[in-house]
Amino acid sequence: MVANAPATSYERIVDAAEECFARFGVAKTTVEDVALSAGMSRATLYRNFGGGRDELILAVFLRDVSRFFDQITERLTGQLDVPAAVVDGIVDAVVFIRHEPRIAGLLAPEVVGHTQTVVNQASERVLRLCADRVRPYFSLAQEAGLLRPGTEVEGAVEFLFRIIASLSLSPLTRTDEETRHFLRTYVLPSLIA
Amino acid sequence: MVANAPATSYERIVDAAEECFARFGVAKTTVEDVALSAGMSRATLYRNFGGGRDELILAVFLRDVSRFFDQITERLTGQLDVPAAVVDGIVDAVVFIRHEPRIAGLLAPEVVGHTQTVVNQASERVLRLCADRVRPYFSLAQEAGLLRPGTEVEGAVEFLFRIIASLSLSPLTRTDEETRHFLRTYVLPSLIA
DNA sequence: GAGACGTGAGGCAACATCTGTCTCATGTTC
DNA sequence: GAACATGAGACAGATGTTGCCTCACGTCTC
Repeated sequence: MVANAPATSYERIVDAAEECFARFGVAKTTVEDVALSAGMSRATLYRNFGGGRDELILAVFLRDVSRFFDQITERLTGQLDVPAAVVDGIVDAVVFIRHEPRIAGLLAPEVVGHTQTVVNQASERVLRLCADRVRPYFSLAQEAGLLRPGTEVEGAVEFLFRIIASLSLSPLTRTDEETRHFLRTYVLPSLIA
Repeated sequence: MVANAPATSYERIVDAAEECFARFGVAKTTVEDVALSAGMSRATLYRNFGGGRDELILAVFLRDVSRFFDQITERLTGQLDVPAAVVDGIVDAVVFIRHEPRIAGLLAPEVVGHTQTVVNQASERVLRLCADRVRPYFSLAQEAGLLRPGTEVEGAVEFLFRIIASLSLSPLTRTDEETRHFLRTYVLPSLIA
């Protein structure tokens, strides 16, 4: 990602970390676990993967987010109704997070304690990734005059990120339709012209 | 089991420990995890359950062994052919252990490191439990003159325990029939008249 | 109310584990 | 041989865990 190492080693390490997080949970996974699972020594892991444990957590998180964008991009291709696309995207994100306990674990503070800090401390990087993925579509909609004047990708992404995180972790379990109504009523007006 | 506490608390704690071992693995389970899972504080767990962590591991292990005896007792009821019953019992035990990774984890040294010591240090207690469960049937067979003179429950159980542990952990994967042949040829003669 | 009781919170010292970084010996690959 | 990647292992410092303790709080019974 950041030219951290040859792609092969890097991928292997992130795969191993993902596997360990799924098996032991983030809180119980040690760097040694990941190294063993990647078939290398701890020393080699640190050499090939600067940043250590926190970076490991973040890398898995970011890759999962990236996967979500691959998925949603495919699903929303051809959707010309921008408000509908936004609503669908948010609902999909919530469903995605709910179905991937790994991500939920990385977002929920009470579950893993310290870990929330890791993702929070790097929230700029998370947002940057999201903004980069959203930007092309955002620009198109903007040029078509579909967005409220003054909105920018970074701000819009942060806004949506907070909504999504809140909806994912909130104990208020609504039906998808109720969520959509909530989104159309309270979220869309800030974004759509 | 050893009048450690009122049965309700004791059971609840052992249940919680079993659940944690299944979820995190023995090595990654802390006393706090077990306490939380049992819905009590760590202090209360220690009060209701003398012996601490090691005793917790052992209790889960012993209860699993006990469950196996319940199962095998039911399965072998009415089996009058003693050699066949012994062979069936051993094969069942091996299958049982292979299907309950919890037990295998408690026996295999390389998997859990320290834990093996726990079960090993208390091997007399494990053997005593097994001997107590086997004794009635052993006595019947002995009175019927079916056993080799000089054999005793404790020794026989230890012998079988070692065979079972070895078969369970050994990388030599045989078919059940090959195992049976091995048992009939090399194990039964020491026990049966 | 007074006392007995079980509990959770939290302190505590001893110990174990984990992290991140080192160095060194041993292969591999040119 | 030289450059390189790797594993083993040492290391200090941080963090977590264990087993025990005391204390305050609530809930019973008398």
